[in-house]
Amino acid sequence: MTFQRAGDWVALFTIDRIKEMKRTHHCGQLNKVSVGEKVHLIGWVDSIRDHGGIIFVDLRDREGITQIVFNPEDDASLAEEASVLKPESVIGVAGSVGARPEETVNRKLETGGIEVVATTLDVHNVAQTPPFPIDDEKGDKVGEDLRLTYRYLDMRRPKMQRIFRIRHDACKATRDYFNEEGFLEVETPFLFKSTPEGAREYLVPSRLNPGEFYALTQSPQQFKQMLMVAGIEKYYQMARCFRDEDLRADRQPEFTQIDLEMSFIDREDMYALIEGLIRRIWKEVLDVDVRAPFTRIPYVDAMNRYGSDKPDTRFGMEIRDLGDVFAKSEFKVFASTLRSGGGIKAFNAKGLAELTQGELNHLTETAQGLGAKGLAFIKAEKGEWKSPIVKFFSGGEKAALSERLGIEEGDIVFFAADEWERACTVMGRIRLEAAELLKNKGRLEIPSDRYDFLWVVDFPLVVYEEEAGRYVAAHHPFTAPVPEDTGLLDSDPKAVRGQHYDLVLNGVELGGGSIRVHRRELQKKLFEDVFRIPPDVAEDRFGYMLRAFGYGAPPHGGIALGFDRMVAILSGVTSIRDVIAFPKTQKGQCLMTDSPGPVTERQLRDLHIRVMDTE
RNA sequence: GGGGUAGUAGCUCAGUUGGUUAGAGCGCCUGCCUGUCACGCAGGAGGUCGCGAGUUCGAGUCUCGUCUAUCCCGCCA
Repeated sequence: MTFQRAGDWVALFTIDRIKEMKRTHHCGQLNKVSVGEKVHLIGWVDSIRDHGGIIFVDLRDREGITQIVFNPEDDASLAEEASVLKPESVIGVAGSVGARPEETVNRKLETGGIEVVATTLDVHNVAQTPPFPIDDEKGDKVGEDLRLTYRYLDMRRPKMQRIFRIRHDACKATRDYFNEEGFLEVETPFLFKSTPEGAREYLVPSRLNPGEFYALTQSPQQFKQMLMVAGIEKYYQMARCFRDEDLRADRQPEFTQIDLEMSFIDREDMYALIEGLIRRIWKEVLDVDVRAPFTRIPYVDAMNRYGSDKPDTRFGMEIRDLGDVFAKSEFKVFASTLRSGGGIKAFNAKGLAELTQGELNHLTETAQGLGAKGLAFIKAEKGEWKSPIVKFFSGGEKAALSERLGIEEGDIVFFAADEWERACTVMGRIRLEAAELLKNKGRLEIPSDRYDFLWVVDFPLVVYEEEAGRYVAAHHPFTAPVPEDTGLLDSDPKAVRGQHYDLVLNGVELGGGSIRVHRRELQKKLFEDVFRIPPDVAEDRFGYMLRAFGYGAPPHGGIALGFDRMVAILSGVTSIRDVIAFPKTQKGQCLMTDSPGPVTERQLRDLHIRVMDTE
């Protein structure tokens, strides 16, 4: 008896049974040509329409939806079985493809001209009622925490399926491109050692080395440079990177970069290579022809004109410098700013004069949040300028303003008077917020298929860090200086430009890279003389690199592109969580698996770790 | 670490100056229904108003704290 029951159980998995599971077509495939064919479909029950007699089931799989018909006149017991199906259950259906009567053709459906008249029904797995609708429109409104808890249900929605198709296509285009260009994909370790000058890292305790830790790589930077010394010449990798920093809509603790490094190249080679890659990806994923070469904007210009090192050039409203206009101004705020070496910046938010007091207050708070004292403005309304500051301006200043900013009825001009970088940054941020307001008011339209790629170049090699009282690398310490600036390294380090480049798309930093230092003496000088890293610390952290550079290091350079951000833009979504299968919340938790979680005392003991009481 | 927003039925939301039994749509359950495709019709179940204090005769509503999610600043060489 027991034996027999076990046999029944096994029967569920017999070869015959598995044969029945095989589909002959997918649910987006059948059309009028297939009429009369015997087919087998398998998928998820999308919806059931039970008319008391005839029953329609929409069957969904990755590729589409096909209507299945159960007619009690053909098979009463089969229709009875179908009538108790639950949405989201997995079923297999055999039947024949029938043309729908003309008046019942569904033009909203690819497969709307046909239906499958069922002859058998296999219920592979019955679904409980889902906690939220598996539906594009309704599903979009569901709280993200719930979607993430049941990510496997969320991902069944066609919108999500489309995104992961895009992600795959972009990845494939990338690999195809680099393979054709002669690159080798090489995997590099995730377990590295800590390099404290960068982002905060995830630490991994070493069981075999008590008290010591690995760090998960923030990027394969140092390994890929070693691959160049190793003679790989052209390396790429879809590289997972880990950073233990606070999260944002465009930042996850683990993320993917298109990472590459090449030997014997200069900046021009890199621009051409990446422009080719972008063109390839956009063509294959979206069938869009991206224009190349991309615009190049020096860092200083980007700051002056857009107030950002990742300018969004899809709309105008460029920032102007007004230092010369107000050089002899009676207006004390402007005059004193200029005297102390700061700048006066302004831009014209065209057509935004009608903004509400609340919106204006919000902009002011934003400016103050960035360290501005306030946000001066001039509204051009009803033929006059309304502004708390315009009374301080001379006739000549007003004329110059009007001319330089093109002030017309309905405009509002915002001002920043501050130390150069802050004045730029404040204007840059207000510019973006103003554009957002104009968009919401329907006064600014940016086509969704507009892609403004550009290179930001000529970054400073170093920036002065107040707290540490020393220069630190603007990008990373392996970036090569622009050759003609190298002489300034000792006398005026902040004037030295780095051979660094950032790729920017629609105001989003897609990635960045540089030509690297490949000479041991220069790298050593940067570590010790410019960044003032004590020699023993430099030896500890980078000794192996300096050693490697003593054995025939080729000139080389590379770049890394944020793949998640790229896919988000390709998909038209704003959060990279939407393009990562199993993303983490802002607190770094995975709601589906409930990680991170506690571990046993035994595990901790093995790792030589004791957890502190936190109060 | 800081600032903003949100949390009411399974889901999305409404809920007036603090006032009697907290509502709607969808979903779910039951019944009816043979050409629908977001099928339709009728009926029904379903709530610790995130959690904890406080003010009050009385709190979904006011106050404080806290938790969670999210957006932003700091941070992200």
